[in-house]
Parts: sequence; structure tokens; C-alpha cells
Amino acid sequence: MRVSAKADYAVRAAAELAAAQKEEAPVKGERLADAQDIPLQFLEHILLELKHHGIVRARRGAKGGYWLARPADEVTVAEIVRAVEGPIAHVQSTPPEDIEYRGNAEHLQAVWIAVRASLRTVLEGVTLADLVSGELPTVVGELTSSKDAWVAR
Amino acid sequence: MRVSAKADYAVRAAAELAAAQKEEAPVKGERLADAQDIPLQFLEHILLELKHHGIVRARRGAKGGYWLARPADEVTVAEIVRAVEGPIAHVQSTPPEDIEYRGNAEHLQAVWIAVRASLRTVLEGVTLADLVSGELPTVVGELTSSKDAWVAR
DNA sequence: GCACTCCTGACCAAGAAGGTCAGGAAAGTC
DNA sequence: GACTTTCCTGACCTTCTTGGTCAGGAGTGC
Repeated sequence: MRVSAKADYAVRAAAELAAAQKEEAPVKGERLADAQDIPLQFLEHILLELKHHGIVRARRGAKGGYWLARPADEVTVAEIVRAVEGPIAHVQSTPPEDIEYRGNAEHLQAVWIAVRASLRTVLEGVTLADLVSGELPTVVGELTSSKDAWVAR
Repeated sequence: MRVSAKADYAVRAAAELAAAQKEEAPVKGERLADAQDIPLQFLEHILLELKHHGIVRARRGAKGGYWLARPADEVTVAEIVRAVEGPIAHVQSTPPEDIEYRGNAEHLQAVWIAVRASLRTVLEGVTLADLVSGELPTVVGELTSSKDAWVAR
């Protein structure tokens, strides 16, 4: 139940691309790497994955670079995480709806389904436009408003 | 963002222990392994971890076995997951409240905090007693009632 | 003393995480 | 056409995690 460096990097780079969307020119990988302090060559692999998933486009050569394939308010954080980490909240690498529990663990399936659903409400609710503007959806606001949410446990 | 086999096994074994709590005798590891189809020797390591975290107690020898250290309605799924997987929703192995994001990713921290908070509402809301009885808290009921929650994406 | 069961550490194979390196292939510039 | 720039791709690498197995030791009860 942890967030990989790759996913973190991917969202941060995508946020930079979202912010640069008004400029008509593509953004170079190096600028993204500098802005977010990400190892360039690692970032290039990540951007390639995002490109393969249709989230990002790119052009080579001088004046080349990366840009978002869609408007920033149509790209969710969930998409980006899935592109680089694969499906969210799988249990033992299989989706929770496919697991059959026996005996006293029968209802555990519903718990994992709920875990996935709650992750979805957050990750699918936040777009890159939200992220850049800082105007996060109310569901995030509610979850982060409690001081308790900000302390370790 | 996935659930490990270990966490899944741990919760299932704990559910069996919760169900056996009315019997006064401890439950043997082998019975837990059989009931939930878990490799015995692997399960023993998991139970040991749960013991070290004060969730489970054990006695050796004939008539030995495992039992819950507390009533089943005082043990949450979150505790068990943390015992075997470590802290929930860490980013790059550091807690989200300790990360400082720069530039356009500034508000990403709030998103990861929200992710953790939403996981907590589910995992800390479900006790072993809930799990065994099948009477899951309303928050789980709401999240699993939509058909959409049960399909992959 | 013996059987039973947990306890513990060592080990192991496969895969993922988090990168680095080297070169190729488009695109633009002169 | 040569050259530079920047992305594209695959190979490689080290360390850690996952998901176990194995062997033996140590309490407990009869």
C-alpha cells in the first residue's frame, strides 16, 4: 500500500506539463527533470510510458519536447498512476473482484473492493488542472481538513 | 498501490482467530493454514510478526496454538496490515506529511494525504468482528454498493 | 522422557524498484 | 548534406522485496 517513486515522478512531471500547456511550445525533458528534481534518464523512461498510454505526446529534435495529449482538466491522477504502476489495489496481483474467500474471511473481498473504491474517488477525482491550480475537489478537502490526517500512525 | 499476499494472509488468519475466540482453546497454526489455504511455514512467520505487534498471543506444546490478544471488535484491519506491511500509503518510503513538493507539484502532498486518509477510513473502520459477522460499517457499504466499484478499470 | 507446537534464523529464487549507459532515429538548422 | 538537438529504445546493473522453504531449538503438557 505504498506509492512508488515512479508514480510520484510521473504525476509531478505531468503537473509541469499541465502548467506549461498555455505556452504553445513543447517542454524539453531536461526542463521537467530540473523543475522537479528527477533523474533525467529515468524520467525519459517514465515519459515514454505515459506516451504509450496516450497521456503525453512528444516530438524529437531541436524545438522538440513533450506536451499533454489532452487538456489538463481531462487527465486524472488515477490515469497516470495506472500508466506507470498498473491496476490500483490488486491483491496478490489479481483484481479483488476475482478473488474467492472461504470460511471466516468471506467478507474480506468487500473490504478490498471498498479500499479500491475509496482510492478511486480520490485519484479519479483530481485532475492535473486541479493539481496545478490548487483547487482540489471537495472530497480531498474533506479528507485533508482534519489535523489527524496529517499525522503518522 | 497493491495489497501483498502477506497482508491478505494475515487478515484471513486473524479472521479465523476472531471466529474461534468463543472457544476457550487456542487454535493451531496448521488449522489456520488449512482453513485459509495458506502455506503453513510462511503463515508461522506472519503469526510471529502479529505476535510481536501484540495482536496475537501464542503458547507452544501440546494444547498450544494462537489466539487474539484482544476482543475481535477491538482489532482493526488497519492494525494487521500495518503489522506486516508497515505504514500505509508512504511515498518513496517516506510519510506524505514529510515530503516537500516544489513548483507545480506543490499540492500533490495534499493528494497523497487524502489517499492515506481515505485508506484509513476504510481499514480502521473495519474490525475483525465486523469481518467475521459480515456486518461491515456503513462506509464500506456505501463504497461497495455501486456496481461500478466491482468492475476493473 | 517424549510428543507436540511454536520460535527463530538462514537461505533461496524470482521479480520489482530505481536507476545508468550506449546507441539509434527523427526533426530542425545552417 | 552535415550537424545538432532531443526523444526513443533496449540492455544492463545493484539493491530490496516478495513469497516462500528448511533445519533446528525451545517451551509445554502428559
